Amino acid sequence: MPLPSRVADLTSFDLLLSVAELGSIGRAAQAHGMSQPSASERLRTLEGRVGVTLLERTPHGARLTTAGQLVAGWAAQVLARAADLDAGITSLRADRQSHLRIAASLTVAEYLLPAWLIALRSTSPDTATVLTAGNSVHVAEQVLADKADLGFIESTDVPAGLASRVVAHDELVLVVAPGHPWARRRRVTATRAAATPLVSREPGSGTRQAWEHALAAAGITESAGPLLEMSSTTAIKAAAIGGIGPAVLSLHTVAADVAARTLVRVQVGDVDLHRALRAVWPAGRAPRGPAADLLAIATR
Amino acid sequence: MPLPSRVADLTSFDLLLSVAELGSIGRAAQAHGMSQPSASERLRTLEGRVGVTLLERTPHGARLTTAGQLVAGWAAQVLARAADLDAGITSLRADRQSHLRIAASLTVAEYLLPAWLIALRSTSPDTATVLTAGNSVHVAEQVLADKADLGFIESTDVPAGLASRVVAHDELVLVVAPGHPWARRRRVTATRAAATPLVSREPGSGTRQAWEHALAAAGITESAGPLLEMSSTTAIKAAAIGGIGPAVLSLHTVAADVAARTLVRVQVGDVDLHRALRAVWPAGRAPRGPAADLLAIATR
DNA sequence: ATGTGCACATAGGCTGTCCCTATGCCTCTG
DNA sequence: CAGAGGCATAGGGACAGCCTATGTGCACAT
Repeated sequence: MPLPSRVADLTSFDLLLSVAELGSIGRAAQAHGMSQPSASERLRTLEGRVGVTLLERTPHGARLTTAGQLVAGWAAQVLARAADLDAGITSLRADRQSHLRIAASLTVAEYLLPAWLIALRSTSPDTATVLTAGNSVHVAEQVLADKADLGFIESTDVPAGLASRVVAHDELVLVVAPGHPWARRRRVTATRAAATPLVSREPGSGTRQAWEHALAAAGITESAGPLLEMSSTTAIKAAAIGGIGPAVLSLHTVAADVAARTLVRVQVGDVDLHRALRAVWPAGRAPRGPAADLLAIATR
Repeated sequence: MPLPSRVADLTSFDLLLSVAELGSIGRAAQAHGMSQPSASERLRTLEGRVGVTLLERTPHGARLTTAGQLVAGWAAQVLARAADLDAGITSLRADRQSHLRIAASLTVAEYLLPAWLIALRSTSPDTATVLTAGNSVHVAEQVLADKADLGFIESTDVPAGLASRVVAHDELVLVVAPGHPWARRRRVTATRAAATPLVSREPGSGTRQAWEHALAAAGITESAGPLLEMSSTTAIKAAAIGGIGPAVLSLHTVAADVAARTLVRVQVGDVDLHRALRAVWPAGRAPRGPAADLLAIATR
């Protein structure tokens, strides 16, 4: 999907949410550090783009119409994910002193960490965090070398010298475009899946290793080479959606596409594609301070 | 939260995703209908805002760095919700001929319909839809009067003259700010909850009716008046987060806040707060055409 | 009744952002 | 060695967005 369109500017939607909260355009403007006329005009043009009246304006304030409540609800979802993105970005910048250094695999960092970071900020607002992403081996090295206070990995084995706790689970899924022959049957044998060239990540990646590992555990040693190797999950998804071929990806990655029917999930018979996501720290040295807080948040 | 900040402009992130998919800044620019220098500059300023190098530029194209993959992953989540918002907005505008008229309660319209609409678009792209939101009684009227082809309601009883199918479930939850006394125990008796003034919707709302209905079903007839009545879910959430008092809301509404620890869920003993969400249509007249497609999508 | 306060709308002017065309530099390939 | 493909830089122009000042309407208090 190359282009979204009228939803690109989140500021106006955020302003709409503030109006809903505060009950008046003027107060919402104040909360956003802008003048009342600016807010008024912004909301007016927003209504123009949406094509529906969102606010009921009275001399005593402004309230959402029914359509406005719908739009506000949808916008709140977008803004919540934007807050995740912002939290993630904050933890990526290394420009301030770090009190909490996190090393995480891509899957954990993408799907779980942002919410944890927001939760951590609500318990201890002043904790600056630095996030480093890498594969599981890299994470283990960082933790062992005391370059990270807490690590998150997705390997089945816990590297030597580390203690761990399972914090979540992940699952690899095989997906195809809706037009693909496998999309109708929704099931293939492991042997057949292994014999079919896939769109896949590069050899070193955790996802690819996990796939090969799972096939090996099911007794399948022969497997076809990749149909196409790409370095980013996004590119692989786009290739699969475009019908280039089947792909294996993390369930989290494709959940939205499966729900929207742009990709179809295909069961792979008799192969265990689950894997645990674990927090790790140096054996015998339990996390303290903010690292302990984060661990508590991650384990619910 | 009045202000998000550096994530307000989704265009740049969308552009980043396109670079990941297409492997080059120039092609991404083309996909977005802009010139290559514009895209180049946009991405450069994006990197400036993020504070981290996101792209590895080579004379053969551009690839995401590790940090870039993380940011792209988070951004994809935001854009997926933005696509939901856009789909919802499209269905709200009544400016084109409608082939499929939907009437839905707010809860269904907010949390389930956008994904269904996107799925519907992938199966039958040319179906124009019109969405009307209202309470369950209103939805029933629309369907019975043949002003809507398909309705979605959240009441426990199916109105006379309508056939129905359960498509999902909802749950009311009691939430308080983390500093509230109930936040520690995480459980209150139904009697106590009923005796406590709550931040709540206006009397006619489905959520408020469902709450009172559930208390009555548990044998509790006495209940305190509301602490504060507000017309929008957003305002109620803000009041609860601000510590004004406990609030009762749909689980979907507060899931993100509970995950982020800005609100704490409190169990209410011995009260059944579940309710089914149902698709409805005129009895004896099964949905056909796009309405049947949508029903199939909604029921998985 | 009438004045005052609060809220939203309109007008006019300015600043800044964003985009486009043209051009240059680099690397790989034939 | 030349050409193609890719990204960066320079300069100029258009439009969007914001601010201050002012106008209008309603409710409540005096």
